[in-house]
Amino acid sequence: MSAAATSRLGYDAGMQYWLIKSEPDVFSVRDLATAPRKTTQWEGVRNYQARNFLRAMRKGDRCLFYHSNADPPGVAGVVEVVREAYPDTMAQDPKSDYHDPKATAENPIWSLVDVKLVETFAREIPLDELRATKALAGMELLRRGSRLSVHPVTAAQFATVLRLAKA
DNA sequence: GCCAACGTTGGC
DNA sequence: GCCAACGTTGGC
Repeated sequence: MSAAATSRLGYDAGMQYWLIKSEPDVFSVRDLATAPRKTTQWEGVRNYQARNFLRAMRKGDRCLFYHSNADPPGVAGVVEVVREAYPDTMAQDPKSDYHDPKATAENPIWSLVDVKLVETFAREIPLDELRATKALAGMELLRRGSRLSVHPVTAAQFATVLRLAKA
């Protein structure tokens, strides 16, 4: 595909790709579709490695939206980063489920980004199918014991998942 | 609900 | 710095 063609589809060279997990019982792609401006704060990440990936996200990056703890678990859609990392102040709220007593206004510790829905897949791609797809063999999601709720995917892996979604 | 794998905490 | 205990994640 030419650069102009990919740009028309909203994809640019240098764009980074990620996978982010959410339990659909807590927040699903459907919830995002009905949110104002189809945009949400991706709050509640409380793992340092995942947080560092959040901080590495740039505006325009695309993320696979993965439904974890679901039946079946799988990739449900694509979102776009519309605001880069800023402090997750829920960590400072003792009443929040995401409270972290170590977080303060001076040192918020945790970050979040804003993401906007790009597309909901007509067909969710179940974990089984991802595992059965040779081109995805190196995916972090599929690594034994992997639990990282935010992590990078390669452009090739991202394209493969989109292709499965359209199949 | 079970439990393997993992991250974090804190005593030493 | 080690590591046991504990809490969490997430597939099944």
